[in-house]
Amino acid sequence: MSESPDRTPLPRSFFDRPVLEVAPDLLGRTLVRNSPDGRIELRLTEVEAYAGAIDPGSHAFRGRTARNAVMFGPPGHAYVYFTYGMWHCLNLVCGPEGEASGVLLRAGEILTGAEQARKRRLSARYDSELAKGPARLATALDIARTLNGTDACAGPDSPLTVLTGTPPTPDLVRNGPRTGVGGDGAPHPWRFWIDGDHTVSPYRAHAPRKRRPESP
DNA sequence: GCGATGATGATCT
DNA sequence: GATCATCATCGCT
Repeated sequence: MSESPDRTPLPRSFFDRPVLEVAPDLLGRTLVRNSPDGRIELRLTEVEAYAGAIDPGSHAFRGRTARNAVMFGPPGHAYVYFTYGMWHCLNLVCGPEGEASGVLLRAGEILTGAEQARKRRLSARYDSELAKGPARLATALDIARTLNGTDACAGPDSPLTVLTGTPPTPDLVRNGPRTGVGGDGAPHPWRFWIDGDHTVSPYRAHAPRKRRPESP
């Protein structure tokens, strides 16, 4: 039996390239999540590149820590982190081992398994909102820190895999500043998305938190 | 449609 | 103790 070309898993060599090549190339690919609940497939529509130690916006900028250790490992593995006390975000490690680059998967269109995704995303009014935003994507796909370090190139039945999918024509790929990234990392136009796709999340500029007023 | 704000905890200084 | 690669809700111009 032969798989159709778009069902072929992306090999590790796909991720072992400069992150600014890999990130736009991930658009239109099929992210497969095999969870105990079942299988969910999603077409990636929005990503952001984080360029390791040279990138002030990257978790790896200040060197290796227990949290970001996976980013310093081999490409093709999942880096999952927990943030704002509530949410998970999913990245794929890119570039050669030690470079600590990665791509944040920010949004996508659920292709199969929408019923399970809806159960985890009760506030979503439309299916286009199921994975519109990095934490929403992680919630819809049942991504948690137990998946941190998972090899996404270990075959189509592993917990996480990326298939070849159907990339958009190059004229539909847009790029701009990264969402929620401030400081010296803000100017880099390293967010990539598919133009006109209704599952792409709205852009939000970095907003420094205001301190709570002092008690009287 | 938009801006402000609270939720909630791990991580790092 | 501040920050955080966010989200949902509320109130309004």
